[in-house]
Amino acid sequence: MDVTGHTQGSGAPTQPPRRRAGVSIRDVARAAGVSYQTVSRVINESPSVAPHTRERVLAAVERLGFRRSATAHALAVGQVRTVTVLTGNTTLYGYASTLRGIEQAARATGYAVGIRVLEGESPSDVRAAVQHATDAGGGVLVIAYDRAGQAVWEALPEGLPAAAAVEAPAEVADGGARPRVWIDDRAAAAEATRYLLALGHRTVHHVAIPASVRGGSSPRALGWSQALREAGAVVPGPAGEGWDATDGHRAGRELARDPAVTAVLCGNDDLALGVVRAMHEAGRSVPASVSVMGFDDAPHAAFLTPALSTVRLDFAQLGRACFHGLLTQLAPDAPSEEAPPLTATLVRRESTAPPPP
Amino acid sequence: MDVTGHTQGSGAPTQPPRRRAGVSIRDVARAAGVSYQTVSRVINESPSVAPHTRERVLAAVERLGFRRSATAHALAVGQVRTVTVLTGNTTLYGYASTLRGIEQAARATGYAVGIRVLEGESPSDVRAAVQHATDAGGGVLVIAYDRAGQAVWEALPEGLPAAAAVEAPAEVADGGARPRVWIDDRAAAAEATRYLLALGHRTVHHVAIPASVRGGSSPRALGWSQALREAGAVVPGPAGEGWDATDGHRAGRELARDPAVTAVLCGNDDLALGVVRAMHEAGRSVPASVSVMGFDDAPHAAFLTPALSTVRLDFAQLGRACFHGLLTQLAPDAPSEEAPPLTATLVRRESTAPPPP
DNA sequence: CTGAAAGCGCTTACAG
DNA sequence: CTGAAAGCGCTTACAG
Repeated sequence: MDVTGHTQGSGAPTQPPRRRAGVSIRDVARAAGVSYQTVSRVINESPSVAPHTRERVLAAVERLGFRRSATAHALAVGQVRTVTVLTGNTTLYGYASTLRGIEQAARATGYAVGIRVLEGESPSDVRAAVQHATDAGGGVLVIAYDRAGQAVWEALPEGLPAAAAVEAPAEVADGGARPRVWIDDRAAAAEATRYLLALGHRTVHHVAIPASVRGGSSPRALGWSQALREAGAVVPGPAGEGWDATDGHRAGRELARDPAVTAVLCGNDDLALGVVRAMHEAGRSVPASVSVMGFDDAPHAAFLTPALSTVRLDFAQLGRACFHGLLTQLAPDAPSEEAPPLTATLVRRESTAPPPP
Repeated sequence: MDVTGHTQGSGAPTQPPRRRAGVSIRDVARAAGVSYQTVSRVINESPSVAPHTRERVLAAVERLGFRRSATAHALAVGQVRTVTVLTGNTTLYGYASTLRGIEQAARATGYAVGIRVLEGESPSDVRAAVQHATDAGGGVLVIAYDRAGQAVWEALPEGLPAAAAVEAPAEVADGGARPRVWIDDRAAAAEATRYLLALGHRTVHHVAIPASVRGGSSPRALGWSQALREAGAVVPGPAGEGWDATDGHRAGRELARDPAVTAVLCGNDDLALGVVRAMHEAGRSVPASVSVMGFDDAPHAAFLTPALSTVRLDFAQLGRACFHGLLTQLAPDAPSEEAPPLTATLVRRESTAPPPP
């Protein structure tokens, strides 16, 4: 079947208006019988305007449907109420949820949000992204869960208001000039690993998400190996890495071959989905023969069969916190939100169980 | 387990620069020994500039690191190279993919993209969204897959350059003033229904996504019932509706009770996920006892067990087409893309089979 | 409390 | 080919 779609309209292209049809501050002034400066005062809620005058102006504003030009305002004050988010991805669960949190917080605060996805991590890609963000004029938010994000975060020019959602704090303190927010993935992964160990598994294998620093390991992988070491269990070699179910499936195929593998902790739920599928194809049942655990608690995790045990992360909250980190720079006197703690919660469902006898 | 997260930085809030630190057109002019108008010509690639002059200016631009202020430019020309997308959701597969397509196309064309999610469909919500979009200054793109989207699409003021990705063309021709793009969901759903019927099912049940028009049916539901009618099969009553797995699960629980139900076509893959899960819980195996089919072919569909039969829709392409529909209004002389056809493809996997004997 | 002036950084006719 | 002037729509001191 191949059903084709459609495009309609644009028959008579609406004339691209050279000038905004809008009514300006001067039109309002004329209508209200005052100078346009007074109009400016009124719309900026200056206290020094006679009540009577204010009302006349407001009435004119209403009647004429005046809307202040955001760009003229921005040019005059030298700042725009905009944040632009730089991210390597918009559809993976963690990224999409963080973005959602940012957008929510921004909207609630009256900020517009721009979005730009990163093409890669090459110097020219990074330069283009930084330039775009700078051009936009407002603050910058980077979702730095991967190398591309990390690269632009580091390349941001000094003085540019910015904040980031990161995988983990940099190993080396970087002066802490700019706000960064994160969830303690590492501790969460260690906890998940301990949970699996407590179930009776001799060790736990790990399919990782790529690290955001070249040559490093993801904090989740770090927490996993650390927990293993602390428990005196052997730390298996890497079992593949990636972001999506296809990557998980590939890793799972390898893992399925080794009967010694009885538990695998995945760097995210999509990876886990692929691993579970591979196990199924190899005739190894989950959790009877192998336990598989995810990370993130994406919306579908609870509905899989077996329902996926995982670690729930509140990315939307992380996104909101990130926005507020930026807001303190953009508007130092804005009421700063009391940030709720960013928590990670172990969710036990059906995909994990004691190892086969 | 409750691992808390962190916020760091912002110790010494970088002084919010009242004025852009940047170098202006006049700085460049001074450095190059020309008037600033000439600089303007050079950066706008005006043909009437002496080669020698151009080079001097370009050198100064380079040396000083000049970047033209987007907002000043916008104010002067009365237009910004920005599109803002209005959408009711950013995380559901269809929406997120459409958004991705839009962003890609916009980035490739040098347009910035703003995003604003719709709070609801009440008059005040609609007004706020429209106002925001208007304020932004550029063109508007609405993802009108739901009622909120449809409502703002209809509320857009005349003269505002806009385009939409819709579920289906309006029943009534609306003059076709503005470009709209869509995939023929209805035909695709009919095809899927016929496929199920051809497998031997006496009829097919349907768990729908909400219609984008009040009191109407989604095109997918329309295609389904039409195919049933044409085949002379009975058209079952509604089996619930919604967007996500939770909704699908609820509908699936009802459906599972009725032994006459042997095939269910879902309005999207998340719904199907929930239905499959409900069937599993009720002890009805898929596809031996019931066939269930999704819609969209989201990334996880292929990795479920059983792998989900579905209809693949190219939302990213739809998003790109939508952007180009807007572009023809924003920049009438831009090279208009040859739009590849928007196709829907039936994907047969493991969740569908002939009915039990 | 309110007006007149200057400026934000750029573009667009208009002269020359 | 290049400069001087005016303007985009608003804000910000400065007078009064």
